[in-house]
Amino acid sequence: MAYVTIRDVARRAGISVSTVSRALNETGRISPQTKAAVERAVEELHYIPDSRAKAMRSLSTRTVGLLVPDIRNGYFADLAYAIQDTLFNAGYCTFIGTSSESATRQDAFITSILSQRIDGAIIVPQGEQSDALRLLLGTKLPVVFVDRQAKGLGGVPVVDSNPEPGLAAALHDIQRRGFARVGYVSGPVLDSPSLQERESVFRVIAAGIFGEENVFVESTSFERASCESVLRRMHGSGVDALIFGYSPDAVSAVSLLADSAVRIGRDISIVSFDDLELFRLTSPQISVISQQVQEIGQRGAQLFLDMLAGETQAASQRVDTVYAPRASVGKA
Amino acid sequence: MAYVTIRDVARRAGISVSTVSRALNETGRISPQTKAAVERAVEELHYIPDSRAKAMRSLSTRTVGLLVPDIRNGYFADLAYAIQDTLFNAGYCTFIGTSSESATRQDAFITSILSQRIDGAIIVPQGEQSDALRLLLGTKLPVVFVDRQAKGLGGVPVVDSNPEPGLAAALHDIQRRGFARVGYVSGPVLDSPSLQERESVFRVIAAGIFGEENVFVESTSFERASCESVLRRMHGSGVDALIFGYSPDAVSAVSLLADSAVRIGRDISIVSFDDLELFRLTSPQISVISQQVQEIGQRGAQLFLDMLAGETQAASQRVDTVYAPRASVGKA
DNA sequence: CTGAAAGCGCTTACAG
DNA sequence: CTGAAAGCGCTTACAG
Repeated sequence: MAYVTIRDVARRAGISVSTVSRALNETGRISPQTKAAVERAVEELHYIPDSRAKAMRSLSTRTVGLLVPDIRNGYFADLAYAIQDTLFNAGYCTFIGTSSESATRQDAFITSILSQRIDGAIIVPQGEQSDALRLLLGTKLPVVFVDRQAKGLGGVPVVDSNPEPGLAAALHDIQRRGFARVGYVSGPVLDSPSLQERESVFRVIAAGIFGEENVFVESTSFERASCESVLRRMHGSGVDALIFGYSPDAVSAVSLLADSAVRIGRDISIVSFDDLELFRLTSPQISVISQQVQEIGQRGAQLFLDMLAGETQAASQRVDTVYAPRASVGKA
Repeated sequence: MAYVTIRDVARRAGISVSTVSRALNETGRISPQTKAAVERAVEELHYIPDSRAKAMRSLSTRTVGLLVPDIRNGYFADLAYAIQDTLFNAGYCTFIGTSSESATRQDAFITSILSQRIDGAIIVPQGEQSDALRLLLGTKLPVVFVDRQAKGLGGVPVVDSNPEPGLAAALHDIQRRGFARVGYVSGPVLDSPSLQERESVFRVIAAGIFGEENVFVESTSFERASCESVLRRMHGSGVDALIFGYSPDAVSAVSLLADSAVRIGRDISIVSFDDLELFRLTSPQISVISQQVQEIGQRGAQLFLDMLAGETQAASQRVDTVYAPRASVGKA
């Protein structure tokens, strides 16, 4: 209400609107005095250009949409932070939305930002059957997927993490410490390509090292009880070194174990994906396979900016996972 | 690029642009056939109205700015989530920005969203000497502060938490368990009104219960080492029940103590502000004074929406803190 | 019930 | 170097 407009500035500076526009955007030549007058008027009036009006003529709104499943999850909070920060430093405002792992909410958010005429979007995709996502992709606006890809949407560049290096390092560490069998807890979310890839990469590497008969894989549902029974079954199979593909499961396991007689790092060895703060605060600290989420966020945002700038045909990137051994892995 | 416009819809439906606009906004009367034709055209063309163009005529852009210090902090992530969610359900898109506790970044973000012609903003304020904040307030747009107030900016409604009930309950619990002296670790951020209030409320209540001579207060700097020396000094003063006003300090303390011989809940009793997930996962679990951040977020957003709707002169609200006793508080 | 016209705050050819 | 005019995609009186 009562925003000051370019017309007010023009009036104050005693010149035309078009000249003010040119002075502000430093397009074309303007005399020093004019420029000075404009600057003074802008200063005095606290003029802030209306970027929406600007956008109507000149395309770019300098806004981008960012969709993550849930910022309350520390991993996505870190990711969102890195992206938002990179974008802001490049002069873009970011609309944030959360999908709560639901395609419906994803669609609602995408439709909203489309109506805001975003310059593009960075998305952690939810499933493949999303109308709005299709629509977004149809606009030819720059879009990049981060953290995971969406099946069937192959044309979109994605920045995600490569589970292989971290998993290999963890498994070799486990072997070196004398363990003969190894288990993998794969988490509940079965339609996440990233989670699926982790599991299959685990199977391949682990079988190579320990032999197929010494490799155990179990999945959990969302309840804590299911995590408990998985732990019990693993133990029953004589597995005392476990890798968690889905960090919330590891969190549950750590808290379950804290109340039991089983001591982590002695009776059972544990490695989890995701370098959560929490894993550095427990006693013993939990070994992790870090996805380097900040790196993923920055690279994703940078890739997006490159696409915006029209540079090259953007290519997907993978960030190597890194294994950080800590006291939660003991000796067999 | 190549967005479909209302003109395309009009052409397709074989009617005028103004009629399409009316049909879409359900303003004025339109014949059923016309309406049907419009709907069909919208469907076929995948028309999404340009809310910026819309905003140029009708004021509201249906966007709001949200500024928090850092979403990587679990507390602010929860807060941002609650706000974003409430706003989205009311049909608003939210621009998110992080200030990293810096007034400069706060100003940059506010200027950006102002240029996006937001309908208003919800802010966790940083200090009082912010030009852009002044400017924002000067526009008369609805603004609400959440989590804390800003000194000198009294006119803005704020939704924050009331430390009193939680602190009182915690202190009574500590007394009931036989402790004779109590300590308070106040955190490093001295210009946060909320933190200051916590400390002073603590002093008053604690002095009332234990007597002034049995009440100890220390502050920390950001380093871990400072937390360690505070713990040592407290111990030296014979204090074995501690309340942390700033949860990151409590996190440091928990991890420091995990590596020492001092056992939480036996040798030392601990209560921390903020109901972080982490505090439920340690062993023993840490007693907390919860700020009910989700409630703060929802109420803040609701208050904002009320202001937007022009209802009444909005009044500040306080959400009571709640004490959750857990095993980290033992017996004297 | 519907259409033509003006205007929101800008930018950008087009003249001068 | 500067100004008048058109137009970006909408909405909203104003006529009919």
